[in-house]
Amino acid sequence: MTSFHFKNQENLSLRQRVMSDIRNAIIQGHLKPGDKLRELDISQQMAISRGPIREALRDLEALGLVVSSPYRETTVADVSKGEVVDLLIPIRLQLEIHALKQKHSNWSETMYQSLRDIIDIMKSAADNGDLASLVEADIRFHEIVVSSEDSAYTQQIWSGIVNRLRLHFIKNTKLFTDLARVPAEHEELLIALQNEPFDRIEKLWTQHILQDDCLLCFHDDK
Amino acid sequence: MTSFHFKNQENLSLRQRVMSDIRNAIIQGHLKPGDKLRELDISQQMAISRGPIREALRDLEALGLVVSSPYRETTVADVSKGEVVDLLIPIRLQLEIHALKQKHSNWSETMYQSLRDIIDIMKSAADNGDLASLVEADIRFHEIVVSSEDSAYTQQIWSGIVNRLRLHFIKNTKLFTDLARVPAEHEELLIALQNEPFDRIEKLWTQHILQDDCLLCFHDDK
DNA sequence: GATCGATCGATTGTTGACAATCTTCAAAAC
DNA sequence: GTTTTGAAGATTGTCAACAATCGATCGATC
Repeated sequence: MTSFHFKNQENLSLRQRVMSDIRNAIIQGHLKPGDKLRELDISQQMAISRGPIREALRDLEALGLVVSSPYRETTVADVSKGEVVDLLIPIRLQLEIHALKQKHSNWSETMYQSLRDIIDIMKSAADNGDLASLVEADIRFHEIVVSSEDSAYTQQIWSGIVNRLRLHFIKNTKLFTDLARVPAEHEELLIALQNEPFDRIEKLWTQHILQDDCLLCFHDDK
Repeated sequence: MTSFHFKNQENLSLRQRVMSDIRNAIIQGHLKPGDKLRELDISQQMAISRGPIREALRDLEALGLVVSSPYRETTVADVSKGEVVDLLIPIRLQLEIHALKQKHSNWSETMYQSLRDIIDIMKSAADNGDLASLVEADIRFHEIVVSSEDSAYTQQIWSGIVNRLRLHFIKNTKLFTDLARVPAEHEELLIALQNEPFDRIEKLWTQHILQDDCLLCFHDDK
């Protein structure tokens, strides 16, 4: 049985904190596909009422991390390899390319700076062999590219897909042998963003995602 | 047999009924983008407590039909034309093509029959000039193709996208001049499904969706 | 011995009261 | 005249009790 604990998130609602905690427990592999999530258990462990737990579970269901049927317990979701390769990765790519196209003409300096900061985080994570932080930074990098004021729905779909991808990648964490390649490759992407024409960026980006994502899902074959 | 409108919602949970009611109100245009949805108002209007209302609103938010921020009221979402053309339609196409590819080898006779039934409904709707039923049947046709046991998440994304497309199409309902074309075209698709090789199906399907969806979103230009 | 049905415990669904937070608007300070 | 402050009202967030439903268990019947 996994125990949940709050981090420094005093300003967030309980629902958001619960959702974040359970999501992390799933993504870090403490909860595995098929594990049962009972509202009463969780509420007692966290010493709060069932209301926010229910809502958090519904949020996780919308993200595709959890499945539930009426009057029956909800369980941690599972992801098939076919879905990852044929659906999640292509859609993710399409979402990011679309975001890049929309932003191409008017990138702000502050956004470049955010990306640079993340690359720095990647570098130190790679030096320390901290795979978790590296993955986190990788996702954050792409999240910034996708983020947009005018259509929150885009980012909503993107988040769900990336979470689902992570759910699949938990199964094989022994990979990523060359950690230093991650910051190096993202640095290339950033430079291209600043200097190259769009079609070149599109090509690089496509290569990057197909390589990055498929790296993991193709290795568990043998 | 398969009553396609399930009016009798007595067996569903309140949350599902509320969600369905609000969704219909949005999709039918009774609620317009920007309209406020207050929990207390709705709960009094429906004579139930706020709990199921809250959960229904969260479900609608996950579907992209509603937006909300903490401690502030939730409102009906809006969709930009750029998002429809560059994002929703391509992703929808990708989802359906993927589903077609997966099912291509083992379609069941009951599924063909379901599609035939829907085409019949389309025909009578077209004869009666019943645009609402026609659209409903159109969506149901494609929903059956996307439906799948093993990955509910696929259909979840698809539903959100299609709902969001409808949200945009509400603005211009004066189109669809030739209603009879809708059942005819779906009949062609069904025949292809039964007889043609996959790449031919893929081509026809792509044509169909781009035409069908863009029909509406390109006309409100001027 | 197998099958059907009632009962019980466990779990989710619903409710109304209470708490926390945001917005508004008017009065005070500068 | 403009800005700040701080109540008041409205709205969402949280809680604990109660209701509805499901699955398993145990007998009764054949």
